Amino acid sequence: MREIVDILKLVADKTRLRILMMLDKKELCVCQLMAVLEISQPLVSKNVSLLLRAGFLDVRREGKMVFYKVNSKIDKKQTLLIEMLREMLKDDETLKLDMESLIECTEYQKQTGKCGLEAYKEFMYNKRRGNL
Amino acid sequence: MREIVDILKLVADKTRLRILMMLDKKELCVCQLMAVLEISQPLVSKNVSLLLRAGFLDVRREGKMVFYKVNSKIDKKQTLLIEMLREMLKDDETLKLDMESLIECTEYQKQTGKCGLEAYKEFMYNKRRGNL
DNA sequence: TAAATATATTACCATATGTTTATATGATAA
DNA sequence: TTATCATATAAACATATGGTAATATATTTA
Repeated sequence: MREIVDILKLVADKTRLRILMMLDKKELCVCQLMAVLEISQPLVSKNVSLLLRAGFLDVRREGKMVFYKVNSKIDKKQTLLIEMLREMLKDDETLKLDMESLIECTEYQKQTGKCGLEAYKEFMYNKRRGNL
Repeated sequence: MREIVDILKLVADKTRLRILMMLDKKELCVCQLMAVLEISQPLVSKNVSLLLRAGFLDVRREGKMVFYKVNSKIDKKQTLLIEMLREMLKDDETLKLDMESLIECTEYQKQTGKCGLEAYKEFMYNKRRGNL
């Protein structure tokens, strides 16, 4: 019971749910999550750590960057939960916008080699000015 | 997204989860929930009200008593959630004990016509003394 | 080596949340 | 009607939690 309440609590938070759903679709590094969700780096790290400790995620280091994705070997209860969330959120507008931002953000990172929130803000600023 | 986070939050609490799962199996009044969960009456009322307002429950008044059960016409997302919870909790020890307490409690109510936490405490006390 | 970049951790704060105590409502019985 | 029982609501409190700011760690680059 305690275990189940804990994983429900973990998922019953907008920020973590967005992170989890993003990482369910694509492996991402912390800076990409910052950029897409427009939240601070410590907040991404904190929430990603919670999901990691609970067994939801896999980590992989690549140079300075750390990549996360949903663990393919999660246990049965976690699998049930994620499958339900996929179904519940399949038409969710916030997640759609997140995935769109991710595409823009990835594109910008490819072009400039820059990363993180500042780079993303810069990108959004330039976009609005038509300077790209 | 907000809506989904809200129903996840609702369910990510031990007390409410126990109530929801009990009411998924059987229609119960507030005093029975108090007795089985061994929690205060206002706490039952409050949590039941939250579940009710969210659309999870049906109410029925019978004299002084108010009976609740899981609504059979909940929407798709809520149905998905409840079905997942049934599966996740199908072997849960807390819920098993809750159902056992419910049987004892119901039996006692039938015999004595008494209700609520005090009646249940009395019942448990007598049981220990072998006075039944 | 020092500086810079990406991430993690810690300490802290404001708010949210679960629970209890006290009180109110609603229904029946005397 | 008054008294009693079952439930609901309100106020208050302690704790939990999400978020930020500051700092630490780890890796790469100059």
